[in-house]
Amino acid sequence: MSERILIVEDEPKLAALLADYLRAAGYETACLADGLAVAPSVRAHPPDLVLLDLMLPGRDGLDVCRELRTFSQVPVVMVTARVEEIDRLLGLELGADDYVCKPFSPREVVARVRAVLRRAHRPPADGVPGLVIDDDGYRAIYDGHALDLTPVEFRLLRALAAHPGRVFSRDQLLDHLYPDHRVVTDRTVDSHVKNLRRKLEQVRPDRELIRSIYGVGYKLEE
Amino acid sequence: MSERILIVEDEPKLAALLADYLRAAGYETACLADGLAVAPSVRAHPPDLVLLDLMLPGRDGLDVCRELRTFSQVPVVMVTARVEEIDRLLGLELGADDYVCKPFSPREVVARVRAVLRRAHRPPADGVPGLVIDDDGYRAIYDGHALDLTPVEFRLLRALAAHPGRVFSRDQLLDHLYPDHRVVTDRTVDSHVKNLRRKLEQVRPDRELIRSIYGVGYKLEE
DNA sequence: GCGGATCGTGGAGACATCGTGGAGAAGCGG
DNA sequence: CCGCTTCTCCACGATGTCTCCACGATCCGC
Repeated sequence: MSERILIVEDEPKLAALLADYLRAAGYETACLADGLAVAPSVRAHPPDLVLLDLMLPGRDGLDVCRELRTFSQVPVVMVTARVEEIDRLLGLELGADDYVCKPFSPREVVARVRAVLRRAHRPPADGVPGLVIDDDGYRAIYDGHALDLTPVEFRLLRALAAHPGRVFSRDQLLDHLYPDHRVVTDRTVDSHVKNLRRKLEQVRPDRELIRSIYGVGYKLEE
Repeated sequence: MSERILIVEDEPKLAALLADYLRAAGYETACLADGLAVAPSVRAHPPDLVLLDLMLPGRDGLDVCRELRTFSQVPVVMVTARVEEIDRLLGLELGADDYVCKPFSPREVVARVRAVLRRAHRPPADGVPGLVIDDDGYRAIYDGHALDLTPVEFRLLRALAAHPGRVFSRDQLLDHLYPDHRVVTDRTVDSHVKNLRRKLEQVRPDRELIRSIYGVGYKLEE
């Protein structure tokens, strides 16, 4: 039985294009052009995933997403016009599962959808392959090797590893790094990422565990 | 026989959602919406785990957790509104076993519950090789040699040995050292660690039993 | 492509934490 | 009250860590 994707997009051509590709990938699709209709539709006929344009007539995609989250845990992939907007999204902490920014290739969208659904199906007890975070002991083990991390590096890795694949803005990461909410340049995060990366690649030079998302932040590769 | 989870959550929809997922994962569930009712309920019918919302009408989740701890060792998973609060909670050392922050996916909650229960089942009977703590006699034996410890040193070693590998902050250790919660500088802990280390290395000069975790605290090597 | 923004990196100085010896206070038994 | 042990704190140096800067590389939107 195939999965249903609800496409919320006000531009008909784009909606049709996405629907085509998604159907070709084996999904069932439904389309909505109006933000107001999303919540009722999801209630009445819950899809397996919602592909949500940020710019909608009448109703902002952000509101829609928030409303969905009040009653549903359905995975949401946001579609935004520009990279810069992702920043704003992250700050608002709205609970989307992934983001795609225009201009995108339909194949890219399909790939994201597939990835999010895979993540949603599999129990999230997974974590990152080869990475063990020993919270009590303030230790991290990567491919069997104990990492010699500073406190900040440990907290950074722990924060990222708590939600593999999820992008964290620098500000979000700073919140995790400092319980006392001290004021620090967000470029400081870059420095710690640099040092952390160095220690990680001592263990596995071939793998890029921490990925930068341009204009957004960092995430841990799943 | 399945395990019972007590859900304490004042929002009915959320409680129902969590109950659904937990039942789907094979647990029995019970729900309470009121913080005041928790302790009596746990006394009357002890669950295997309590899922506790931090924000409760009438009674703070923190108080509830503290009250539970006065008479029960039941595992507690706290649910908090925001990421930032988790750090605060961690500092407060209130005795919860894990934390989940909103917005969370029910799947994530199930994963945490599973992890905490797994941890709770596994007997914590591990110890430190060569180290015996004679609780009644206020004595410690290390590699066959009786250690001549002062009372504070003994309590320090006992606290660390209760959870080998786990890092204790200086404040946490001070709580263990003084039942009367007197006010003492953190650095005092350092002094006692210094003296304790000296006595330990008289027995085994080659081994570094007490390890400092920079910026965090001390732990006993496993 | 071009300009502007963002990011990776090395390194230096500021900063925090830790180990230590020892001084004085506090307990405690005689 | 005395002598002893123990505790707490202080001060200093040693060590470890953080933060930021500056430069070049990279990426993005036009």
